[in-house]
Amino acid sequence: MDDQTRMLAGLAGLGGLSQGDVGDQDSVRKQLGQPQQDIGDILQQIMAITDESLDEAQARKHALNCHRMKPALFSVLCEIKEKTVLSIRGVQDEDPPDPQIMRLDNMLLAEGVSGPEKGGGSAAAAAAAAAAAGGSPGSDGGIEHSDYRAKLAQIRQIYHSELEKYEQACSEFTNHVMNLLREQSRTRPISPKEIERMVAIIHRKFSSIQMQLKQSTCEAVMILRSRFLDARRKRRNFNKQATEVLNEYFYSHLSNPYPSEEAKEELAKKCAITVSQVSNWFGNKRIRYKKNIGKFQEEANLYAVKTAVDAASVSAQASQANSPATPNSVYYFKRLQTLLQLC
DNA sequence: TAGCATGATTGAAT
DNA sequence: ATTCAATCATGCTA
Repeated sequence: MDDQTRMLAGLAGLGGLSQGDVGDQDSVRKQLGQPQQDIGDILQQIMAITDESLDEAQARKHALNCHRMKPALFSVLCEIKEKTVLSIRGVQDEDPPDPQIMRLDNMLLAEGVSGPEKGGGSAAAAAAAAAAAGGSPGSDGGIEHSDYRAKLAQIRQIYHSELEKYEQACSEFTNHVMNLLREQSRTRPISPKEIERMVAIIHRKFSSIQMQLKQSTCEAVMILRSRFLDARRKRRNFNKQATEVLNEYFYSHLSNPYPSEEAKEELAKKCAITVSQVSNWFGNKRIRYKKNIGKFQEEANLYAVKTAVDAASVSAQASQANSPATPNSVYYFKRLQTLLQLC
Protein backbone atom coordinates (compact mmCIF):
# COMPACT_ATOMS: atom_id res chain seq x y z
CA MET A 1 0.00 0.00 0.00
CA ASP A 2 2.80 2.41 0.80
CA ASP A 3 4.35 1.85 -2.52
CA GLN A 4 1.12 2.64 -4.24
CA THR A 5 0.65 5.83 -2.30
CA ARG A 6 4.09 7.04 -3.17
CA MET A 7 3.56 6.20 -6.75
CA LEU A 8 0.29 8.05 -6.86
CA ALA A 9 2.07 11.19 -5.77
CA GLY A 10 4.70 10.68 -8.38
CA LEU A 11 2.13 9.85 -11.00
CA ALA A 12 0.14 12.97 -10.30
CA GLY A 13 3.23 15.00 -10.65
CA LEU A 14 4.09 13.34 -13.91
CA GLY A 15 0.76 14.15 -15.49
CA GLY A 16 -0.09 10.56 -16.24
CA LEU A 17 -3.42 11.01 -14.55
CA SER A 18 -6.15 13.42 -15.41
CA GLN A 19 -8.20 14.93 -12.64
CA GLY A 20 -11.13 12.85 -13.78
CA ASP A 21 -9.20 9.69 -13.27
CA VAL A 22 -8.28 10.58 -9.73
CA GLY A 23 -11.93 11.48 -9.54
CA ASP A 24 -13.49 10.78 -6.22
CA GLN A 25 -11.01 12.08 -3.70
CA ASP A 26 -12.76 10.48 -0.75
CA SER A 27 -12.55 7.08 -2.32
CA VAL A 28 -8.90 7.54 -3.03
CA ARG A 29 -8.29 8.65 0.52
CA LYS A 30 -10.21 5.70 1.90
CA GLN A 31 -8.42 3.30 -0.35
CA LEU A 32 -4.99 4.62 0.36
CA GLY A 33 -5.57 5.62 3.97
CA GLN A 34 -3.78 8.97 3.62
CA PRO A 35 -4.63 12.30 5.24
CA GLN A 36 -6.28 15.04 3.20
CA GLN A 37 -2.97 16.91 3.07
CA ASP A 38 -1.48 14.25 0.79
CA ILE A 39 -4.34 14.52 -1.66
CA GLY A 40 -3.90 18.27 -1.70
CA ASP A 41 -0.25 17.82 -2.57
CA ILE A 42 -1.08 15.47 -5.37
CA LEU A 43 -3.59 17.87 -6.85
CA GLN A 44 -1.11 20.68 -6.59
CA GLN A 45 1.42 18.66 -8.49
CA ILE A 46 -1.15 17.88 -11.14
CA MET A 47 -1.91 21.55 -11.51
CA ALA A 48 1.77 22.35 -11.66
CA ILE A 49 2.36 20.05 -14.61
CA THR A 50 1.38 22.76 -17.03
CA ASP A 51 4.34 24.79 -15.85
CA GLU A 52 6.79 22.04 -16.67
CA SER A 53 8.52 21.91 -19.98
CA LEU A 54 7.42 19.33 -22.50
CA ASP A 55 10.67 17.44 -22.27
CA GLU A 56 10.50 17.24 -18.49
CA ALA A 57 6.93 16.01 -18.62
CA GLN A 58 7.80 13.42 -21.23
CA ALA A 59 10.72 12.19 -19.19
CA ARG A 60 8.62 11.83 -16.06
CA LYS A 61 5.90 10.16 -18.03
CA HIS A 62 8.39 7.66 -19.37
CA ALA A 63 9.66 7.04 -15.88
CA LEU A 64 6.15 6.34 -14.74
CA ASN A 65 5.42 3.97 -17.59
CA CYS A 66 8.44 1.96 -16.69
CA HIS A 67 7.59 1.84 -13.01
CA ARG A 68 7.19 -1.72 -11.79
CA MET A 69 4.15 -0.86 -9.69
CA LYS A 70 2.23 0.80 -12.50
CA PRO A 71 -0.01 -2.18 -13.33
CA ALA A 72 -0.97 -2.57 -9.70
CA LEU A 73 -1.77 1.11 -9.36
CA PHE A 74 -3.82 1.17 -12.52
CA SER A 75 -5.79 -1.84 -11.43
CA VAL A 76 -6.62 -0.12 -8.14
CA LEU A 77 -7.63 3.02 -9.96
CA CYS A 78 -9.76 1.03 -12.39
CA GLU A 79 -11.49 -0.58 -9.45
CA ILE A 80 -12.21 2.80 -7.94
CA LYS A 81 -13.60 4.04 -11.23
CA GLU A 82 -15.81 0.97 -11.50
CA LYS A 83 -17.18 1.57 -8.06
CA THR A 84 -17.87 5.25 -8.55
CA VAL A 85 -18.35 6.91 -11.92
CA LEU A 86 -18.99 3.91 -14.12
CA SER A 87 -21.39 2.22 -11.77
CA ILE A 88 -23.59 5.29 -12.01
CA ARG A 89 -23.34 5.58 -15.80
CA GLY A 90 -23.60 1.95 -16.64
CA VAL A 91 -26.74 0.97 -14.81
CA GLN A 92 -28.71 0.11 -17.91
CA ASP A 93 -25.98 -2.11 -19.30
CA GLU A 94 -27.77 -4.67 -21.36
CA ASP A 95 -31.02 -3.00 -22.31
CA PRO A 96 -33.78 -5.22 -23.73
CA PRO A 97 -34.17 -5.24 -27.52
CA ASP A 98 -36.00 -2.12 -28.66
CA PRO A 99 -39.65 -3.04 -29.41
CA GLN A 100 -39.78 -0.60 -32.31
CA ILE A 101 -36.73 -2.07 -33.99
CA MET A 102 -38.20 -5.51 -33.42
CA ARG A 103 -41.41 -4.41 -35.12
CA LEU A 104 -39.48 -3.04 -38.07
CA ASP A 105 -37.43 -6.22 -38.25
CA ASN A 106 -40.55 -8.35 -38.28
CA MET A 107 -42.11 -6.27 -41.00
CA LEU A 108 -38.99 -6.36 -43.16
CA LEU A 109 -38.83 -10.08 -42.67
CA ALA A 110 -42.49 -10.52 -43.57
CA GLU A 111 -42.09 -8.39 -46.68
CA GLY A 112 -39.07 -10.39 -47.72
CA VAL A 113 -36.71 -7.40 -47.60
CA SER A 114 -34.54 -8.84 -44.88
CA GLY A 115 -34.06 -12.48 -44.03
CA PRO A 116 -33.37 -15.39 -46.39
CA GLU A 117 -33.28 -14.91 -50.16
CA LYS A 118 -36.63 -14.65 -51.93
CA GLY A 119 -38.43 -15.68 -48.78
CA GLY A 120 -41.93 -15.01 -47.51
CA GLY A 121 -42.16 -11.58 -49.09
CA SER A 122 -42.67 -12.55 -52.67
CA ALA A 123 -44.82 -15.43 -51.54
CA ALA A 124 -46.91 -13.05 -49.47
CA ALA A 125 -47.18 -10.68 -52.41
CA ALA A 126 -48.23 -13.53 -54.65
CA ALA A 127 -50.84 -14.60 -52.14
CA ALA A 128 -52.09 -11.04 -51.85
CA ALA A 129 -52.24 -10.73 -55.61
CA ALA A 130 -54.07 -14.00 -55.94
CA ALA A 131 -56.51 -13.04 -53.21
CA ALA A 132 -57.52 -9.73 -54.70
CA ALA A 133 -56.57 -9.83 -58.39
CA GLY A 134 -59.55 -9.69 -60.67
CA GLY A 135 -60.77 -11.99 -63.39
CA SER A 136 -58.77 -14.82 -64.76
CA PRO A 137 -55.94 -15.67 -62.43
CA GLY A 138 -52.47 -15.47 -63.87
CA SER A 139 -53.40 -13.59 -67.01
CA ASP A 140 -53.54 -9.89 -66.22
CA GLY A 141 -52.04 -9.89 -62.71
CA GLY A 142 -48.79 -11.34 -64.01
CA ILE A 143 -47.23 -8.15 -65.31
CA GLU A 144 -48.12 -6.14 -62.21
CA HIS A 145 -46.89 -8.88 -59.98
CA SER A 146 -43.50 -9.17 -61.64
CA ASP A 147 -43.26 -5.40 -61.57
CA TYR A 148 -43.95 -5.44 -57.86
CA ARG A 149 -41.33 -8.12 -57.31
CA ALA A 150 -38.76 -6.20 -59.32
CA LYS A 151 -39.37 -3.05 -57.27
CA LEU A 152 -39.23 -5.01 -54.03
CA ALA A 153 -35.96 -6.59 -55.10
CA GLN A 154 -34.62 -3.11 -55.78
CA ILE A 155 -35.59 -1.96 -52.31
CA ARG A 156 -34.05 -5.12 -50.89
CA GLN A 157 -30.81 -4.48 -52.69
CA ILE A 158 -30.59 -0.88 -51.51
CA TYR A 159 -31.43 -1.93 -47.98
CA HIS A 160 -28.71 -4.56 -47.90
CA SER A 161 -26.04 -2.36 -49.40
CA GLU A 162 -26.88 0.42 -46.95
CA LEU A 163 -26.90 -2.05 -44.09
CA GLU A 164 -23.51 -3.30 -45.15
CA LYS A 165 -22.16 0.24 -45.27
CA TYR A 166 -23.61 0.87 -41.85
CA GLU A 167 -22.07 -2.25 -40.39
CA GLN A 168 -18.73 -1.41 -41.91
CA ALA A 169 -18.81 2.11 -40.56
CA CYS A 170 -19.89 0.85 -37.17
CA SER A 171 -17.13 -1.71 -36.89
CA GLU A 172 -14.54 0.76 -38.21
CA PHE A 173 -15.54 3.34 -35.66
CA THR A 174 -15.66 0.76 -32.88
CA ASN A 175 -12.20 -0.49 -33.77
CA HIS A 176 -10.91 3.03 -33.88
CA VAL A 177 -12.30 3.85 -30.45
CA MET A 178 -11.05 0.58 -29.02
CA ASN A 179 -7.58 1.20 -30.33
CA LEU A 180 -7.69 4.69 -28.96
CA LEU A 181 -8.77 3.47 -25.55
CA ARG A 182 -6.14 0.73 -25.53
CA GLU A 183 -3.59 3.31 -26.45
CA GLN A 184 -4.81 5.57 -23.68
CA SER A 185 -4.88 2.73 -21.19
CA ARG A 186 -1.11 2.96 -21.15
CA THR A 187 -1.28 6.43 -19.70
CA ARG A 188 -4.51 6.36 -17.74
CA PRO A 189 -6.43 3.59 -16.02
CA ILE A 190 -8.98 2.09 -18.39
CA SER A 191 -10.33 -1.35 -17.61
CA PRO A 192 -11.38 -3.82 -20.32
CA LYS A 193 -14.87 -3.60 -18.86
CA GLU A 194 -14.88 0.12 -19.51
CA ILE A 195 -13.84 -0.44 -23.11
CA GLU A 196 -16.63 -2.98 -23.44
CA ARG A 197 -19.07 -0.48 -22.08
CA MET A 198 -17.88 2.15 -24.50
CA VAL A 199 -18.36 -0.28 -27.38
CA ALA A 200 -21.90 -0.91 -26.17
CA ILE A 201 -22.57 2.84 -26.10
CA ILE A 202 -21.25 3.18 -29.65
CA HIS A 203 -23.45 0.31 -30.81
CA ARG A 204 -26.45 1.90 -29.19
CA LYS A 205 -25.76 5.16 -30.98
CA PHE A 206 -25.29 3.38 -34.28
CA SER A 207 -28.44 1.36 -33.83
CA SER A 208 -30.48 4.55 -34.04
CA ILE A 209 -29.02 5.04 -37.52
CA GLN A 210 -29.93 1.47 -38.31
CA MET A 211 -33.44 2.11 -37.12
CA GLN A 212 -33.73 5.08 -39.47
CA LEU A 213 -32.62 2.90 -42.35
CA LYS A 214 -35.13 0.22 -41.42
CA GLN A 215 -37.88 2.77 -40.98
CA SER A 216 -37.34 4.35 -44.37
CA THR A 217 -37.15 0.91 -45.98
CA CYS A 218 -40.47 0.01 -44.39
CA GLU A 219 -41.97 3.25 -45.66
CA ALA A 220 -40.72 2.48 -49.16
CA VAL A 221 -42.29 -0.98 -49.01
CA MET A 222 -45.58 0.47 -47.77
CA ILE A 223 -45.64 2.99 -50.62
CA LEU A 224 -44.87 0.25 -53.11
CA ARG A 225 -47.60 -1.91 -51.66
CA SER A 226 -50.18 0.86 -51.79
CA ARG A 227 -49.30 1.55 -55.41
CA PHE A 228 -49.55 -2.14 -56.12
CA LEU A 229 -52.94 -2.29 -54.44
CA ASP A 230 -54.07 0.71 -56.49
CA ALA A 231 -52.95 -1.12 -59.58
CA ARG A 232 -55.09 -4.06 -58.56
CA ARG A 233 -58.12 -1.80 -58.63
CA LYS A 234 -57.88 -2.01 -62.39
CA ARG A 235 -60.72 -4.39 -62.93
CA ARG A 236 -61.59 -6.74 -65.71
CA ASN A 237 -65.16 -7.68 -66.45
CA PHE A 238 -65.94 -11.30 -65.76
CA ASN A 239 -66.34 -13.41 -68.83
CA LYS A 240 -69.79 -14.13 -70.23
CA GLN A 241 -69.95 -17.67 -68.93
CA ALA A 242 -69.10 -16.55 -65.37
CA THR A 243 -71.74 -13.81 -65.45
CA GLU A 244 -74.28 -16.32 -66.69
CA VAL A 245 -73.53 -18.77 -63.91
CA LEU A 246 -73.82 -16.03 -61.30
CA ASN A 247 -77.01 -14.62 -62.80
CA GLU A 248 -78.56 -18.06 -63.02
CA TYR A 249 -77.95 -18.60 -59.33
CA PHE A 250 -79.17 -15.12 -58.46
CA TYR A 251 -82.46 -15.30 -60.34
CA SER A 252 -83.19 -18.87 -59.34
CA HIS A 253 -82.75 -17.82 -55.70
CA LEU A 254 -84.41 -14.44 -56.03
CA SER A 255 -86.42 -14.92 -52.86
CA ASN A 256 -83.20 -15.38 -50.90
CA PRO A 257 -80.18 -14.39 -52.99
CA TYR A 258 -77.63 -15.14 -50.27
CA PRO A 259 -75.45 -18.07 -51.26
CA SER A 260 -73.95 -20.05 -48.42
CA GLU A 261 -70.21 -20.31 -48.04
CA GLU A 262 -70.26 -23.68 -49.81
CA ALA A 263 -72.39 -22.31 -52.64
CA LYS A 264 -70.02 -19.38 -53.00
CA GLU A 265 -67.09 -21.72 -53.21
CA GLU A 266 -68.79 -23.77 -55.87
CA LEU A 267 -69.74 -20.69 -57.86
CA ALA A 268 -66.19 -19.39 -57.54
CA LYS A 269 -64.89 -22.66 -58.89
CA LYS A 270 -67.35 -22.68 -61.76
CA CYS A 271 -66.56 -19.08 -62.71
CA ALA A 272 -62.81 -19.30 -62.11
CA ILE A 273 -62.93 -16.35 -59.72
CA THR A 274 -62.32 -16.00 -55.99
CA VAL A 275 -64.92 -16.42 -53.27
CA SER A 276 -64.58 -12.76 -52.34
CA GLN A 277 -65.28 -11.83 -55.94
CA VAL A 278 -68.43 -13.93 -55.76
CA SER A 279 -69.39 -12.09 -52.56
CA ASN A 280 -68.70 -8.74 -54.22
CA TRP A 281 -70.77 -9.73 -57.21
CA PHE A 282 -73.75 -10.77 -55.09
CA GLY A 283 -73.44 -7.66 -52.96
CA ASN A 284 -73.48 -5.45 -56.02
CA LYS A 285 -76.22 -7.45 -57.69
CA ARG A 286 -78.57 -7.42 -54.70
CA ILE A 287 -78.26 -3.70 -54.18
CA ARG A 288 -78.58 -2.85 -57.86
CA TYR A 289 -81.49 -5.18 -58.37
CA LYS A 290 -83.29 -3.77 -55.35
CA LYS A 291 -82.70 -0.21 -56.50
CA ASN A 292 -84.17 -0.79 -59.93
CA ILE A 293 -86.23 -3.95 -60.19
CA GLY A 294 -87.87 -2.69 -63.36
CA LYS A 295 -84.62 -2.46 -65.20
CA PHE A 296 -83.70 -6.01 -64.26
CA GLN A 297 -87.14 -7.48 -65.04
CA GLU A 298 -86.16 -8.46 -68.54
CA GLU A 299 -83.02 -10.10 -67.32
CA ALA A 300 -84.98 -11.88 -64.61
CA ASN A 301 -87.41 -13.28 -67.20
CA LEU A 302 -84.57 -14.40 -69.39
CA TYR A 303 -82.93 -16.36 -66.63
CA ALA A 304 -86.25 -17.74 -65.43
CA VAL A 305 -86.85 -19.16 -68.89
CA LYS A 306 -83.30 -20.38 -69.14
CA THR A 307 -83.65 -22.18 -65.84
CA ALA A 308 -86.91 -23.71 -67.01
CA VAL A 309 -85.30 -24.85 -70.25
CA ASP A 310 -82.41 -26.37 -68.40
CA ALA A 311 -84.78 -28.17 -66.07
CA ALA A 312 -86.87 -29.38 -69.01
CA SER A 313 -83.73 -30.48 -70.79
CA VAL A 314 -82.64 -32.50 -67.81
CA SER A 315 -86.07 -34.07 -67.38
CA ALA A 316 -86.34 -34.80 -71.11
CA GLN A 317 -82.97 -36.46 -71.06
CA ALA A 318 -83.96 -38.45 -68.03
CA SER A 319 -87.24 -39.60 -69.52
CA GLN A 320 -85.50 -40.38 -72.76
CA ALA A 321 -83.14 -42.58 -70.90
CA ASN A 322 -85.95 -44.43 -69.17
CA SER A 323 -88.59 -44.57 -71.89
CA PRO A 324 -89.13 -43.08 -75.37
CA ALA A 325 -89.98 -39.36 -75.16
CA THR A 326 -93.61 -38.45 -75.44
CA PRO A 327 -94.51 -36.08 -78.27
CA ASN A 328 -95.76 -33.58 -75.66
CA SER A 329 -92.50 -33.19 -73.75
CA VAL A 330 -90.56 -32.73 -76.98
CA TYR A 331 -93.02 -30.09 -78.10
CA TYR A 332 -92.75 -28.06 -74.88
CA PHE A 333 -89.00 -28.31 -74.82
CA LYS A 334 -88.77 -26.98 -78.38
CA ARG A 335 -91.15 -24.13 -77.56
CA LEU A 336 -89.08 -23.12 -74.56
CA GLN A 337 -85.97 -23.11 -76.64
CA THR A 338 -87.60 -20.85 -79.23
CA LEU A 339 -88.77 -18.54 -76.46
CA LEU A 340 -85.27 -18.37 -75.07
CA GLN A 341 -83.88 -17.44 -78.48
CA LEU A 342 -86.47 -14.65 -78.78
CA CYS A 343 -85.43 -13.26 -75.43
C1' DT B 1 -66.13 11.11 -75.84
C1' DA B 2 -70.15 10.96 -72.81
C1' DG B 3 -72.78 8.03 -70.31
C1' DC B 4 -73.88 3.76 -68.63
C1' DA B 5 -72.19 -0.88 -66.75
C1' DT B 6 -69.59 -3.22 -63.56
C1' DG B 7 -66.05 -4.98 -60.24
C1' DA B 8 -63.71 -3.27 -56.15
C1' DT B 9 -63.32 -0.59 -51.98
C1' DT B 10 -64.80 1.61 -47.83
C1' DG B 11 -67.30 2.68 -43.70
C1' DA B 12 -71.31 1.92 -40.99
C1' DA B 13 -74.66 -1.25 -39.16
C1' DT B 14 -75.91 -5.71 -37.63
C1' DA C 1 -67.88 -11.72 -40.19
C1' DT C 2 -71.34 -10.35 -43.28
C1' DT C 3 -74.20 -7.16 -45.54
C1' DC C 4 -75.65 -2.66 -47.19
C1' DA C 5 -74.99 1.64 -49.35
C1' DA C 6 -72.21 4.88 -51.38
C1' DT C 7 -68.50 5.65 -54.10
C1' DC C 8 -64.47 4.99 -57.05
C1' DA C 9 -62.26 3.67 -61.17
C1' DT C 10 -62.27 1.43 -65.17
C1' DG C 11 -64.55 -1.01 -69.23
C1' DC C 12 -67.74 -0.83 -72.89
C1' DT C 13 -70.61 1.07 -76.38
C1' DA C 14 -73.30 4.22 -79.16
